[in-house]
Amino acid sequence: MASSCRFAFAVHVLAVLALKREDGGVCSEFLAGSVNTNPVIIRRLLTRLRHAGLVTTQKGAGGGATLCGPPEKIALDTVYRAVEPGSAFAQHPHQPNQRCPVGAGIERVLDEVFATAQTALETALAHRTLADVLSAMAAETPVRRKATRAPARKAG
Amino acid sequence: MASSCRFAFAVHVLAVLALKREDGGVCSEFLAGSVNTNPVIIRRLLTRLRHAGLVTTQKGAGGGATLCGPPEKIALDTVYRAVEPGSAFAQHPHQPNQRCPVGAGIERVLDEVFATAQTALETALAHRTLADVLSAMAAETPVRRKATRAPARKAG
DNA sequence: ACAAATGTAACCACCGAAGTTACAGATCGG
DNA sequence: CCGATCTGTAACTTCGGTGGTTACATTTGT
Repeated sequence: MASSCRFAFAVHVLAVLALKREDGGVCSEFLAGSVNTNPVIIRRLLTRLRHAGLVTTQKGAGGGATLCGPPEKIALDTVYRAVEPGSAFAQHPHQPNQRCPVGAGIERVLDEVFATAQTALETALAHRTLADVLSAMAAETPVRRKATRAPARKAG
Repeated sequence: MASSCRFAFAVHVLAVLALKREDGGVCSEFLAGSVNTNPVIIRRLLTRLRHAGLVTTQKGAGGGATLCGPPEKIALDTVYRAVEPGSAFAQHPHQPNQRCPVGAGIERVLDEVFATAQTALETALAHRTLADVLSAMAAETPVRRKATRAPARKAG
C-alpha cells in the first residue's frame, strides 16, 4: 500500500515540540533539520496540525511552533486524522456494472467494511499518546545522562 | 491517504466467483465487465489471489478462474494481504537526524505503533468473510426473485 | 529599519497505479 | 492436427499524489 509519510513526520515534529515545550517557539528550519527534510514541508504539516488545534504558530522573529496541550492529552488518532484526511481504503475508480448483482451492491457493502476497519485502525492509534511515544523513545535510548562510557554524540 | 483499489476489486471478483461457483471457470473478460475495468487488470489481480491460494485458474478454451474454498472460509484479511502487500503506513523517506534525540529513536517507536495499528486493521477484516459480504449484498438488494412490479434489469 | 520567521504559490521530479495493446503459450473441442 | 479461447506477462501511456525546492509577501520582535 504505502501511503504518505506525513503521519510519521507529524509524530516526529510533535515529539520535538514536546521536548522543547519550555523553550518557546521552535522554528520550521530546526524541525526540518531533525526530520531531515525541507522547512516548507514542515510548515505545510504545521498548518494541518494548527487547524486540528494541536499546535500554535507565531510569525516573525523569535516565532515558531508550540505544542498546544500536554503530551499526555494528545492521542495519535487525532494526529493521524489531522494529517491523513480520507480513508485508508479506495473504492472502485469507475462505477461497477449495475446490471450485475455483485456490481450493483458491492460498493455499499465495501463502504461498511472499510469504515469498520478504519475505525479499528484509529482506535488502535487512540490508545497511544504523544507521551507514550516519548517514554518509548526514552526507554530504547539508554538515557545517557552526563557521562557514560558510550561514545555519545551531541543532540541537534 | 487513498491507497490502491485492488482490495475493492479483489472482494468484487471473489464475490462473483462465489456466486458462479457451480458454473466452472469464469473468464477475465466477464469479471472485467462486472468490475468495469480491463481484463488485464483482472488477470494481474487473479495472479495475486492464486499465489495466496484463494483461486485457481485454468488456461485455454473454457478456462477461467474458480474459487478455491467455500466463501465461509475466506476471511477478508487474507484477501487484503494477498493484494495489498506492505504496510498502510510509511516511514521517513530519508533517515532522520541521528544527532537529535528524537530523530535517533523515532523510527523504531513508529515501527511498533504502525505494526499495532496494522494488526488492528487486519483483525477487523478477519472478522468478515466472503460469505458475510454475499449476505450483506443479498440483504441490501431486495431479492427480486421472479417478477415483482419494479422494472428490474437482467444481470450481466 | 532590520532580521527572523511564517504562509503560500508555483514548479519539478518521482513513484505507483490503472489502463491499454500486443503477443506467446496453454488448452479444449472438433 | 487446427482453430478458437483464454491465461500470463511484457511494454507502454497516462494520471494523480507526494516530497522537495525556490521565491516572495507578510508579520513580528529587537
